[in-house]
Amino acid sequence: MYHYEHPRPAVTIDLAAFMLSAGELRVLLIRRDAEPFAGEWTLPGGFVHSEESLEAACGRVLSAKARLERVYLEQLYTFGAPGRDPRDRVISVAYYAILAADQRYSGPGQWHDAQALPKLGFDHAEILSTALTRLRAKLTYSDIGFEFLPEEFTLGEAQRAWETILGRPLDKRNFRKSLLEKGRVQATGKKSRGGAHPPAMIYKLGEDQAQLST
Amino acid sequence: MYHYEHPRPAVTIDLAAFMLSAGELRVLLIRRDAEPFAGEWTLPGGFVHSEESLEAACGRVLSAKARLERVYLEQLYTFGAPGRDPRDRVISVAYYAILAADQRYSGPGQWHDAQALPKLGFDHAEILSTALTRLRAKLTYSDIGFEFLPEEFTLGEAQRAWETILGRPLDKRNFRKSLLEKGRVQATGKKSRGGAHPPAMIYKLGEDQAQLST
DNA sequence: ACAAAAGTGTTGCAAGTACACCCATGC
DNA sequence: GCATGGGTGTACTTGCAACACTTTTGT
Repeated sequence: MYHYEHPRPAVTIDLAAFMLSAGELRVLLIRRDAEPFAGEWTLPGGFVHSEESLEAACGRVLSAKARLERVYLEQLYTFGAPGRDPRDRVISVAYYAILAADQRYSGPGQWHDAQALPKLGFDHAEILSTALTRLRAKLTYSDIGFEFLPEEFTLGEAQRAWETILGRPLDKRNFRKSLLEKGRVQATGKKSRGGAHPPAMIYKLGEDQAQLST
Repeated sequence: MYHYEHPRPAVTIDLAAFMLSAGELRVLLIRRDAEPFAGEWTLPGGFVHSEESLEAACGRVLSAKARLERVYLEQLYTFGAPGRDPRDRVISVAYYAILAADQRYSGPGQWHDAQALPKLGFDHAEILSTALTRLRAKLTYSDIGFEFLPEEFTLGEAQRAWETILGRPLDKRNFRKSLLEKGRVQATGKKSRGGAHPPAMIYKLGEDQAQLST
């Protein structure tokens, strides 16, 4: 059975990279200039090389021209329906990534508001929808939301991040309670300066949680 | 970029098939007779053919010599670390399956108690551990447990199934309450006969839930 | 008679949700 | 002085967990 040697499907990764910017949840898209789907937008992706891990392929696709640290990466689902790429049998292992807000990305893609997406080629609308659903679900039962924030943040910044991702307002007192209880965040002692409002305590992710974001 | 044509990884599916039998949660394993891992047990698996879907590949692997209906199938995770198969780069899309208790399987594998597993070859212990974790988690927030049962069942049978899967006893009144509220199950009006105990009402999955098991 | 499973309600706790006001700062 | 966000506590509701006895049947 191992020596079955019919044509092999191609294996790619497709990556839904999220970032918060200007009060929007944005996702990185690339405009195709070749058929099929020329002129439409797609998720960045690429072939999985023979000797690299799936995560390494994601990193390669994402940071071809970028200087990135603090990138959260999680496998989403594998899309392998015959015909999803009209040229060849392509099995795509989809991942989603979160770039912290203080990162700088400078690559070929453009960042689009995830709430107002253009038409996407291939089955990438389905991939992105799956990613958004997963992301929003994990926001409530894990610490994944902190991946969007710089290492130090105020509770107001955190609440605005959560609200942007979920697309709905949250109650301030309940939100603060949920972050402060059980040491999910810890105060640094420093205070923010420089808004038309009182200084805010600066927090960082709690020590126990720092490596348990998923 | 599309015309990249280095060697392609092989794509396989690996399948963790579960079934309840004799009060045990059992999983289908195959004893390898060739290196690597000769003599060890592995999950059934096989190559993904060029023009079949991933689910079709699972079905082919599972039912080569079996007559099966009512098979629940769900994608689990994709395992693609270089070196996980020492012979070649193999990317495995792992699925798990649930066979209803009234099915008959007659294939090359053997059913093992999932609580007392032998040593497994490749990374199949990790795959199976992931599958068990997923299965147990979904038991509490979805209707996946009914996939183990025949179409009609008593609440006692259901409770014994849940307890076997979770490996711990459940409170009878709470269990019954959770199934009966919100129409998760509906009474058929029939009653079981033939144990040293009172007849039990026979239920089936509620109509709204019948197609919403995940 | 006895063993075995069917059937049946209430209480306590924890988690989540709703809700309003005063304060410190920058302009 | 006014606009902006920082900071704070309580009450209600809901879901989950603990807990014991009576009844019907088969042997």
